[in-house]
Amino acid sequence: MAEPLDPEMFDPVCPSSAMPIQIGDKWTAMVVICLESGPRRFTELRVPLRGITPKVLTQTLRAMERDGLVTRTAYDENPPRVEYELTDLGRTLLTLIDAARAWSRDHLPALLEARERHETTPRPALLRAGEPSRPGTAASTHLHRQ
Amino acid sequence: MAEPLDPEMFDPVCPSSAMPIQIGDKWTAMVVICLESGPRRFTELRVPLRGITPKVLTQTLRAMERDGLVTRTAYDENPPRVEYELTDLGRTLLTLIDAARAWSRDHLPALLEARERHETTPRPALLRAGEPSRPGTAASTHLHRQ
DNA sequence: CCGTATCCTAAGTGATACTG
DNA sequence: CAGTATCACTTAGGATACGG
Repeated sequence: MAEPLDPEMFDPVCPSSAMPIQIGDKWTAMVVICLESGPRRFTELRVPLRGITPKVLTQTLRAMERDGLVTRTAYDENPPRVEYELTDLGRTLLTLIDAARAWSRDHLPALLEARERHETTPRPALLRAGEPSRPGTAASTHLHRQ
Repeated sequence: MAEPLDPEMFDPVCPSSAMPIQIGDKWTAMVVICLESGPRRFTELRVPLRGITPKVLTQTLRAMERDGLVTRTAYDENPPRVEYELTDLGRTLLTLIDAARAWSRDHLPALLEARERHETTPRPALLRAGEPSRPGTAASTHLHRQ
């Protein structure tokens, strides 16, 4: 059918050769989207990220700052004011995130439908060799006999 | 500067409105890439995914099957043979993954450089109001005085 | 306002051994 | 070959309270 797979296809040190890890966590992509329209303050970011605790938001922003995705600017005022802004590097993530959102818009319904179909199906005949193969079902697991 | 952020910007139930979660885990994207060239057997997949344990590969494939991304076909032979193949839905992930890999190729070096610069910097003057602002450093945190 | 400090849970991942 | 069964471990994430 095809050649054998390359054993060194993926970098064992950095699997992000397949997907950049720094946007793989729960919040980073959403923070990038929130900063698309300009610099935002800490509390301002907490509004759309409903439920995020200050600790987790701080963690996320610190990691993004470390990776050169955002800058942090503290104004010496009272009460204090801090603004976060996308760097040029951080802004390059926007096209990638847009692509992901487009995928979700176009294909997530099909995925969720498949998931629901899978849950409602009692059992999809998982390699149980004594049973008939029931080729008419919508199960994603198939049995082939020689 | 900009309008206030929409508090309902993200779906609290499904944050994948920002990034589809099913490719956010460690292995799914790599499995999709491995299956791009055609159906593969369980052991065949373990080769490029160096270090993956059978338990984790099974978990990953079961979840992908549940979500309609792959099909599982068991042949009633001895020794047993099972093949996994991308569905049409799973194949749509390829363009998204390619975009992510292109981003990594183009921008990951800059990110890693920023990270290293951040580690070698002793301390980036974090809002410590008594100290001078040192505007010449490459730190991503800035201090502004009125 | 913008965080830190603790404590905690749940999930993802991994090592090892065993089975149809 | 293609898994399952345990056990252990790490970390992201969250709850709550407090501090400059």
